[in-house]
Amino acid sequence: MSRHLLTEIYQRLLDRYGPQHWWPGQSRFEIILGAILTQNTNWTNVEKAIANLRKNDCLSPEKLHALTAVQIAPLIRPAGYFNQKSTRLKLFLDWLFDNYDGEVDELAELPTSTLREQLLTLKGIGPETADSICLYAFDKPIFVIDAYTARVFGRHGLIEPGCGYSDIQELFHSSFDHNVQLFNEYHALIVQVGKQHCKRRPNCQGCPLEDLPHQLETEMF
DNA sequence: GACCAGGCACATC
DNA sequence: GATGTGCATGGT
Repeated sequence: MSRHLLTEIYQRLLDRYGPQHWWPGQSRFEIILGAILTQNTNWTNVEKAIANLRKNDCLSPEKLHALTAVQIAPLIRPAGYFNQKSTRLKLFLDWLFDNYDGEVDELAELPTSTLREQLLTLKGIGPETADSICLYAFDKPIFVIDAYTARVFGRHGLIEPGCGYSDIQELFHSSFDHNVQLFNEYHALIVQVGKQHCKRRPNCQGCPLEDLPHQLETEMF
C-alpha cells in the first residue's frame, strides 16, 4: 500500500474525529499501567482500576512495588483478568526495580529497539503492549498495531488476509519515516473509527473510509 | 442474556 | 506455524 493512500486515510480520520490527545494518563508510569490493564479490556474499566490505585495511593512505582500480586489484584478488579494482570504488573515492577532502580525515566534513555526487546522479555507484555509503552510513554517512533488496525484495514481490503503484526507495522514504518506525532495520532484515530464502524459486527453507515476500494483502484493508474 | 472490549501465554496439532 | 482456549469485569 502506498504512502499516498495511508496519508489519505489519515487525513480523512483526522478531519472526521479531530486530534485524540492520546495516551490518557498523567505520567509515564500511569501510561504503562494502563497499557497492561487495557489488554483485551474496555478503557472505561481500566479507568476504574486506575482510579482505585490512585485512591489507595498506589500510583507510584515505589508504592505498587511494595504490594504483592495478591494485594494488587482486588485494586484492579474492574479491569478484568485481575489475577493475570496483577501478576503482570508485579513482574514489570520487579524488573524495573531489579534493573533500573525503580526509575521509569531511566527506560527513556534506552535505544528504542533495546527498550522494546527488554519489554518483550517480560511475561505479560506482548507486541502491542510493548509498542504502546514505547510510543505513548516514551515517545519512541513505533507504530502500535491492535485488533482494530487489522480489522479496519482488513475490511477495506487494504491488507492481505494473512497479514501478521509485524507485516502491518512495517507498512506504517516504511511509509512515514518514524514520525512520533503522526504514529501517536494515527493509531488513536484507527481505534476511534474502529469503535464507530468496524466492530466485529460492522456498521459501515457513514464510515469515513467507505469508498476506499474505489480510491485504491484509481490510484493504480 | 448475549455480545464485546485498545492481548497474552500456553497447549495442541 | 497456525489454531484453540483460559483469563473476568462492566457497558450496551
